[in-house]
Amino acid sequence: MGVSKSELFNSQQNEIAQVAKVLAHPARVAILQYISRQDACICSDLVEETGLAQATISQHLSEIKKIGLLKGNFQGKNLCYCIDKDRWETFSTLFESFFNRISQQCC
Amino acid sequence: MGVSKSELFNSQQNEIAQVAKVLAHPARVAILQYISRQDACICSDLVEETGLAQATISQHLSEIKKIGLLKGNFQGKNLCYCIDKDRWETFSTLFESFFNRISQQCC
DNA sequence: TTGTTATATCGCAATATTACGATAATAAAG
DNA sequence: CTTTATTATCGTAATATTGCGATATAACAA
Repeated sequence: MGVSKSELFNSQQNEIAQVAKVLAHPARVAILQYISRQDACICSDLVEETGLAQATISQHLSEIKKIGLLKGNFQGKNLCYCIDKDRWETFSTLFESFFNRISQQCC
Repeated sequence: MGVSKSELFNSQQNEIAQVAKVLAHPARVAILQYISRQDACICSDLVEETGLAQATISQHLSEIKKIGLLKGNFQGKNLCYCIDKDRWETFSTLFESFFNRISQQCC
């Protein structure tokens, strides 16, 4: 075995888990913070910034992209990413209500 | 290879990642929600509620415990868990400021 | 003590993640 | 077209996670 049984849970629970999975690696947290500071992202900057290999950064970026958090545009010869603000707000609200609901109901 | 290079990142980034990792499975999201609704948790209830085996639930509970989110007390012959509210608020604030800071700086 | 019930841990198999070198693809520059 | 720079993908090795049956542990009941 070893396959997550996601079909046992509702879609909100699965969505929280899916977003959390992306945030569950410090490199991806750092990448998101860096992109938001720069209002853009050049992959080679991230390589320098983090000390990870270029291939690794690229993989992390594609994990973040998978859940729709990145918008990419070309700027000169570098691929320029920026955070999809709508999507970010959606997830922010999702987590906020998750955290708050449990706080309210809690012992 | 295959070991996360957490030493490359700061402690806040690692803490966010660590908490996110716990939330990165729908079973654990469901368990937290269930415990907060019941203001207690009986492991066998979770087995029924989720459809996972008892051993699996117990493992998920110990992941949640690891980051200090559960307080356990004996109540009759059942182990009764409840969420550590202080710790929950700490993490809630951590995520809230992470989400908000990026929103503000974002494109 | 013995039996019952609830939870934790062990051991294992299946799968997923992480990291990186090598290499391919893409686009600007000459 | 060729070169150069940047990013993506492939292949692979190391490690981590997930799930469950089997078994151990703990507490109450009789």
